[in-house]
Amino acid sequence: MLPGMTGPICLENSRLSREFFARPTLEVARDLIGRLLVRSQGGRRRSGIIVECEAYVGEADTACHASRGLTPRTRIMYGPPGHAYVYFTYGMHWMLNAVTEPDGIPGAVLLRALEPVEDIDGIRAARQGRSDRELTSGPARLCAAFSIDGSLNGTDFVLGTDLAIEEGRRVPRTAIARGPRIGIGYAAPKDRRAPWRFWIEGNPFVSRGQPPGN
DNA sequence: CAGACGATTGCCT
DNA sequence: GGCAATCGTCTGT
Repeated sequence: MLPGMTGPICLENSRLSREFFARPTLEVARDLIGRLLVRSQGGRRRSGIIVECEAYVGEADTACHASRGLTPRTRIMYGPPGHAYVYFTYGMHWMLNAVTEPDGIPGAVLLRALEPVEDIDGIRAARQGRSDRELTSGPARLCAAFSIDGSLNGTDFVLGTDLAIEEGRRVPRTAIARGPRIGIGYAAPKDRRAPWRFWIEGNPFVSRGQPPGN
């Protein structure tokens, strides 16, 4: 158990359903806080509690990749809910999203930080030289820690074998903070200001990014 | 087809 | 605190 862990986890192996993801993106984002992301590989499970995420809400959201419409990259976001949208950025980093909304309507939740739970040694091995705090406290860090790359783009969280999101830990509504999203200075002011980032207040594994100014 | 830039990170001063 | 890394995606010619 890592220092800073905030509570027990119910490992009942119950995956979230298709219907969970087929809802408005903001509701899904808020409800993903406290859930368990599971990466299965070679018969082993690496997992972590989702402690920070952000909603990207369709074509009208200028921070969302879907604001430029349906392209080869955004195809998965337009598809059925409950699938992984994995994309490459800054020439070196992978990002993991969960697709939301009914089939045909684009939306996704970016997973920004996890609290490591299962196979912490495997996670450390994938993040050599990093402190425990730095293992999964950022969207690219958690992908590196869980060996997630473009080969997992489009895989299914509900029925797939590589990735799953399970029930995890119940987090009281009052423990969830919200505020502007990080790293979207390119977006319109209304979208820069929108409080669509969610995190567990005080959790030590939340990322250190700074939200954009107005 | 050239050019700009990114839902970030880690190293440096 | 500043800034380089590094390449896929998208835009406009």
